[in-house]
Amino acid sequence: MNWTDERVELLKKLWAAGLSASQIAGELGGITRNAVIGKVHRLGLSGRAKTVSSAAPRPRKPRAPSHPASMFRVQGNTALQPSRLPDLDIEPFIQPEVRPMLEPVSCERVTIMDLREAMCRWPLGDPGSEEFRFCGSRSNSASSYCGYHAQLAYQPASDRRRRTAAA
DNA sequence: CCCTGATTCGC
DNA sequence: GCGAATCAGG
Repeated sequence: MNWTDERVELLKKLWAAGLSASQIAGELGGITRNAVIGKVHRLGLSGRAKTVSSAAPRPRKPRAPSHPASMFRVQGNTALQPSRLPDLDIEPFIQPEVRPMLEPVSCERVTIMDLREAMCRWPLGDPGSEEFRFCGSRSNSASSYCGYHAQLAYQPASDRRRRTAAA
């Protein structure tokens, strides 16, 4: 592929329009983005207004709730307010399919009606099922989690996944 | 690792 | 002049 006047004009146009070098290369065809960038430099066109990608940032993927209890927040019911946690690595967190595996043997299960402010508010079981309850253990700290779930909540996500996968 | 543009340098 | 290889930055 050689740089005909026609192709150079199209290059100028697309570059000015803010297309990336790879996009222009795809548009022109039979050429790499390196060739485009090289040509742009030789033409003295480098440096330009904001690129398309920077002007229109990619749409962000919706994030999973950072906290299991946050999925069950109910306005007006303070017992269901998620506990405050330091902003640690508590990100993607517990997938629904592994959540039932987290249940400790000693956990007291309570319904929403019996959930109290001072209780651990860790969700147990599949939220859609009849068996769905909260851990009702008395929390041992301001985190409002029982020791077991506080431990899980404070684990780095990577460790947590390993543990839950093993369990 | 994906992408971006910038630069170098053998052809 | 050309563009692959490479680099640095996001």
